[in-house]
Amino acid sequence: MVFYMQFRPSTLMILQTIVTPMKSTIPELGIPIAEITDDGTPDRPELSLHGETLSRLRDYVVEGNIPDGGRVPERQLCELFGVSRTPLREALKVLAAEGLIELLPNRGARVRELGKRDLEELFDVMGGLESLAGRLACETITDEEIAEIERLHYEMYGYYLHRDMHNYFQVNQRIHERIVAASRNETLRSIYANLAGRIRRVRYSANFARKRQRWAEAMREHEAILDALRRRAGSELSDTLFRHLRNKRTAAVEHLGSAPGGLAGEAVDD
Amino acid sequence: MVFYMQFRPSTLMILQTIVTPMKSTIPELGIPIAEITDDGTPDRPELSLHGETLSRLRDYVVEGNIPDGGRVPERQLCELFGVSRTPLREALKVLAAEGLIELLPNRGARVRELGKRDLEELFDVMGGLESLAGRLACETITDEEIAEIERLHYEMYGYYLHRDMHNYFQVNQRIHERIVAASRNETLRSIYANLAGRIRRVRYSANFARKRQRWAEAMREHEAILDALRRRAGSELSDTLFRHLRNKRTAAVEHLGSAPGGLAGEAVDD
DNA sequence: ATGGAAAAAAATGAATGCAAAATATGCTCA
DNA sequence: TGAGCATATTTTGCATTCATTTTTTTCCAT
Repeated sequence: MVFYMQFRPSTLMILQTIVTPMKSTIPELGIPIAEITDDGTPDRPELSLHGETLSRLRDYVVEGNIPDGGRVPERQLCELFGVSRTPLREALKVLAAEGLIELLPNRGARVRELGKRDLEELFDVMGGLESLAGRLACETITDEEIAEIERLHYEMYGYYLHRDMHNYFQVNQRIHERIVAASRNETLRSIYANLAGRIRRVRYSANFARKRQRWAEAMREHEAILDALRRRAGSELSDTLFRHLRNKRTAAVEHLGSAPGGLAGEAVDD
Repeated sequence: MVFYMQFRPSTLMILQTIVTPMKSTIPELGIPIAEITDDGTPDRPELSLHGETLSRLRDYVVEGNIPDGGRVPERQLCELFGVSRTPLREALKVLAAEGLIELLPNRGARVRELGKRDLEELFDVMGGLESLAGRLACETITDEEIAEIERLHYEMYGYYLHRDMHNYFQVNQRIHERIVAASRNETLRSIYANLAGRIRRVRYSANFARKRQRWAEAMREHEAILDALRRRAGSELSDTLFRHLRNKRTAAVEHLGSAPGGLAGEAVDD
């Protein structure tokens, strides 16, 4: 049970100057002021069914539980998540807006299939965003953050030497995330995350190992990235990052070049 | 009324090799095969109520029909658009995902208010995207497209000389759009459009005119952009574009620097 | 059997219904 | 009069219902 405090507008005016962001029910104040629950715990926002369903469904799709281009079974998912169709359908519309699935008129939704061209576009945009992130990061990044990225870099180098693809990619991804985070731009970060999600469905590192040359090249590029970052050379870093991603794109897209529209699903690792 | 053709899977196999993308109801084939409507017109997809409502509502918000930070009146909008709450609510969720509005738990939605920091972030990301667009454009842009941008450039220059702010901005925007379009990257374009929409709510060009210096500077930057584009110098163009947007950001954000969280609504032009 | 059509079943899209939460209004008592 | 409380009213979130549309099944005539 929940107890509320009530005030008149006049009282409110005064309270607003005293009380900071808490909770209440006063309408004029868009933001709540004060609320106490009987058990003493500060009331948890408790994600709405819609929000909950949305992230669960997003994960479900991103993690590849539905085959590429496969239909999204509305009814089944309702049961799986234990919600009615309303919140689920809302989530579907959002996911469609995010570009993860596509809506077929009168025929539900299906997981969006990424063709070669789609991947190229996605890689390019991600490259652009990372490139931007690097440039921005140079403006405000702290020595500690650089040190952390350096640490990851050497960790990754270790995996490279040991030909440990799996961990290499793991750390590699973490480095890129760090750079994006260092840009201190939430907007950028959320767009980046969205694109990363779309791509994550496609495992693109398979038989990367065979192209030893490309791998060595990637390592060298990472050296250059780290170097530019250390010197906080914004434009240079931006350029290096973009080229790095461009090469990554070429390697990735080339690898699954077989299928014209869709993708041959022979990939293995992440 | 609509007539369908029906086939067995066996027949379908054969048809698939003959008939190209048309319409039908065969399930195995995700894509329709053949459909004829009685009036002869090829069946129009006819945007769903959801899609229709979504774009109408998006426009409604972007065009500023609801004050900054104002609540989105669900009930009223249902009447305005003549739809039930279901499609409208779906649209709300999508718009929230797009970052145009925000959802308050148990309290509906309100138009997202852009603070100084939000604007900075948006400008930076748009700058990054344009910068990327420029770089990509250099790879495939045709002489005709460059010529068109040149034309716009000189048209804009004319408005600059005549101190015609309104048209200047109009054409200016068109130039940037052209560059984005020339990147031939739909993903990029749609993200760019989304960000542009968020910003469009804020008229940021007011009293730009007073800063004659900045205006002249902007013109010079545009010269440099055009120059790099002509030479198809990707990296250079990328850099120039970013710096241009960065300056634009500074000018724009500075101008409405008064309000700390929200924005003083003294802007005038677009 | 097999092509084709009608009939049945399932799904989708959207409106309505309903309980919980928020907001507004009225009332009481110093 | 107005602070504080209790009661209406509205709004919100979600489930349910309903009319279509799509998909599957059944059936009939070759």
